[in-house]
Amino acid sequence: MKQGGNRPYHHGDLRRALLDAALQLVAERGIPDFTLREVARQAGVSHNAPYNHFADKAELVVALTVEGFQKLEVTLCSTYEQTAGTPLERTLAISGAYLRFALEHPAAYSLMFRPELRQSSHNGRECDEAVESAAGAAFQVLLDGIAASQQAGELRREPSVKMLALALWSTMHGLTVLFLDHQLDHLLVENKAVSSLEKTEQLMAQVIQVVAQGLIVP
Amino acid sequence: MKQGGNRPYHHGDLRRALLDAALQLVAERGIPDFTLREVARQAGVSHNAPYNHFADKAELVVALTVEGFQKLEVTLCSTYEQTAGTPLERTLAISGAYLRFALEHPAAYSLMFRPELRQSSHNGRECDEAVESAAGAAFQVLLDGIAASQQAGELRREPSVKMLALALWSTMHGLTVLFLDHQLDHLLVENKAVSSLEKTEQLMAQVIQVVAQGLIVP
DNA sequence: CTCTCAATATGGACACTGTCAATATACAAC
DNA sequence: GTTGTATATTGACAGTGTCCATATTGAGAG
Repeated sequence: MKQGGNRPYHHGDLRRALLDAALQLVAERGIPDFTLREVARQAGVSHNAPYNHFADKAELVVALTVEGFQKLEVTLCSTYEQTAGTPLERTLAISGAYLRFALEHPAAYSLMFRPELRQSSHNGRECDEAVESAAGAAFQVLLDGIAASQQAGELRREPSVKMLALALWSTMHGLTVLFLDHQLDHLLVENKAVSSLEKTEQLMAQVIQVVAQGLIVP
Repeated sequence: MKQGGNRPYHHGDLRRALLDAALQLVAERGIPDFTLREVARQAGVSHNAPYNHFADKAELVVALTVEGFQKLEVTLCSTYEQTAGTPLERTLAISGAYLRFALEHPAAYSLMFRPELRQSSHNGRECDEAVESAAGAAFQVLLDGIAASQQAGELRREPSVKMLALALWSTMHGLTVLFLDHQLDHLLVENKAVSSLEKTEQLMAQVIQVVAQGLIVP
């Protein structure tokens, strides 16, 4: 045992290093340059070393996806718990946290919703189930928030909890994807006095507000 | 001139054939198997023939993306024009048409929102502009519908037209992506008596309704 | 401490990809 | 018909994901 800790073998937690390197690679050079060999290079190992920790490139993506949803769930949970106010206010805070998470971890978020990168002949159904489970757990936080808001009489009861949550999640996800794909850049360039991030947060808040209050005139 | 028509050269409109083959390939075998060489194979030409019509694999994707947005615009426009009712009803009809378009052309829709597939060292800014222009034209249909609905007093005036349109578009896009990524399958399996497509349309309509009326209790 | 074994890492190989260069073909206009 | 140009083919190269055989390492048994 060298280098103070729990490094199990030659490299020391190579699996962790590969995951980090992959995420950083996507963040810095984009998905097309996200190559298993390049990941190995970044981690300072041979091009075949990753195969001792992942059966597949797809399996690495699965691991990153699961981790991403888990971190998202933690973020949403702690936001909900640490926010004061009515259930509705806390639920809307969750929405903000969701969007902020995506903007702060664009690489992870992109991978999380790129299912074609995790489909392969190697990994069976268990991988899909792991992803689905992690994603479901994150979604559950939103469901709980909405259910509580309904209970408190702040949200409509008519469409089911699931439906309300789906509408809100769709909006957040859609806004996020559109933003990450730079499809909304033209909405943000005007008024350069305000910082881009600040402007983005403003935009997000407004969109959430619209969905909360509805499009139709009251 | 052989084979009755306007086939200009050896193969006859190979460009068109490549675009069609690419779309069909994505539809049948998914994005990972969407390979320039395979596209050429499907079209019955050598692996380098495509380079006479596209500088790049990315440029082929750009062409497909532009075509996709143009078809989307046509669909939205004709839906708006052929729908009877108030401006709001026609605008909501647009939303339905948008989602139906995505479900009917999932391959095209997927490619349209995969910017990493069209970024390359070859294609300059002109490609981005072509995509942005085509996407903008489609978005404009939604903007117009919302503006008309505002004018008719059916929609709120407070957030700008752009903001309302963004909220609606985000919701539609998010719902679409979540659906295409099979992230919503668990919501559709229950009650197998109803067909999946029917169930999906129902779901879409409900989500649109939620966004229109708002989450908050009136 | 030595030995052994399984976990881990390496190097070489293969089929495949995107792309380039050189070459061959076929149409259109003169 | 000849020529020029747009189109298609062939061959090559670097890079990729993945398999195989091999080498190295660390931990526990004796």
